[in-house]
Amino acid sequence: MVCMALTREQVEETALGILTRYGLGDLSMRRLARELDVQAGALYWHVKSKQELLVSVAARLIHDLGDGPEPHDRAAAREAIEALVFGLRHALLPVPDSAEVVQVARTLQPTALAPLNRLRTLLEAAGLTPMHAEWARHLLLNHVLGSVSTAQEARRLAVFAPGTEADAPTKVGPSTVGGHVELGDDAFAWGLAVILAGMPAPRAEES
Amino acid sequence: MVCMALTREQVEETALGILTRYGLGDLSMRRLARELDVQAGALYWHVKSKQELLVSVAARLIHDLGDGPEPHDRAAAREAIEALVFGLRHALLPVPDSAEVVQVARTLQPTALAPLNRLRTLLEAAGLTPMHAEWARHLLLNHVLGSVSTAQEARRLAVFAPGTEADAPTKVGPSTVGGHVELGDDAFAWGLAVILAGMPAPRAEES
DNA sequence: ACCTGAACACCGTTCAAGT
DNA sequence: ACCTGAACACCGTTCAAGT
Repeated sequence: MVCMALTREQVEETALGILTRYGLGDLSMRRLARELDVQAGALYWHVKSKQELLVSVAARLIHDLGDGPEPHDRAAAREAIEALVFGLRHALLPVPDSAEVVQVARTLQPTALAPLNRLRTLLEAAGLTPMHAEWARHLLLNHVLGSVSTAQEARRLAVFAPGTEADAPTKVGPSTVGGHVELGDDAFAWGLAVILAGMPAPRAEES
Repeated sequence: MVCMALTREQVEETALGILTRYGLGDLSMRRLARELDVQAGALYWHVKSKQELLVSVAARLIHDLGDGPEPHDRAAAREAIEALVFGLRHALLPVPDSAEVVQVARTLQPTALAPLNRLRTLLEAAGLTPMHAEWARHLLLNHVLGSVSTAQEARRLAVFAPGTEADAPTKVGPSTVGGHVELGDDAFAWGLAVILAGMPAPRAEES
């Protein structure tokens, strides 16, 4: 097993590992090569560029979302939408900088992230026009990704400047980290509810 | 005037100039120094780090927003909110990567961007609790910044891969650039309306 | 087919030394 | 006070040459 050739899967998995443990700042091609006991140039046999690799990493991050059955009525569609959005958040939260990675992948290759496309299908199933479904999809994704990256930034600051919280353990209200108010699950769920409540709910059921 | 000492204002302004003309990818300290006819190290007398400089650039981008009179009733507050949000989008749209720069600045030093803080004040004036105002602020900012960065990415792809649109000049519906559907002012205004419509509108007027 | 070694053209940041 | 020159420790990417 010592001399087995490197595979693209190994490259992607190790990249995801570095991202998970150390964040995007430490995910360089050279660092990745070192982790794989290989010269940096060798990676370019398996991967076209770092950007292309990041798209694959993003796809791995959310790969197991979105493969549910098609909903039959609008209520089921709404539930599937909520489940997918919460699932996205849940998948991204533990991986540092994952929101940025998904952002990059989404702009670089919008077709590569299947679960994000399924979101549009679900929104249409919920009764939105194709155009509104696409707009709503962006609205929801910006909410998820923004919320995740805010939460992760708060965590990063908490690591680099600890003790800010421990100084006032009696405080019960929304806690702050380095000037940020904590934006947790409550804030996310509230925002999602606002978006869903404000969305047009057409009368005609044509299915 | 040939030997006038460099000022921090010049550094910030030139940085903003490079960002506006060439984007964040070309805004390096070395490139900035070259533009100012100076060695790269010289910049660090005027600026603590590149990150600190980016915060100042972000502040310049949206500096002239948000200095309006305090609204007296909730209707006026809603209007001021809409004006501020549209103003933000309008200020950021023409400057490449400006949404990313504001994102970085917001997470690095959330107090430095005055207009973004005024948004919370306005939301409270519109009748939201302090907590809901803060959550709504993030919701709105994620919408603005997400919308701007999507629009700018579409523009970037249009520059690097032109002709995609010219091939089908007869198409009238939402145009696409490199797999993206164009998300313009309509999509932005729709999303804003959805958020505002879904926001809790408390009954009690205590002002 | 798969990888090495070395190069190319860059980065952000620091710091003694100059003026 | 303000800047140079040079270094330090990095980047992503390419490519002849090896096996």
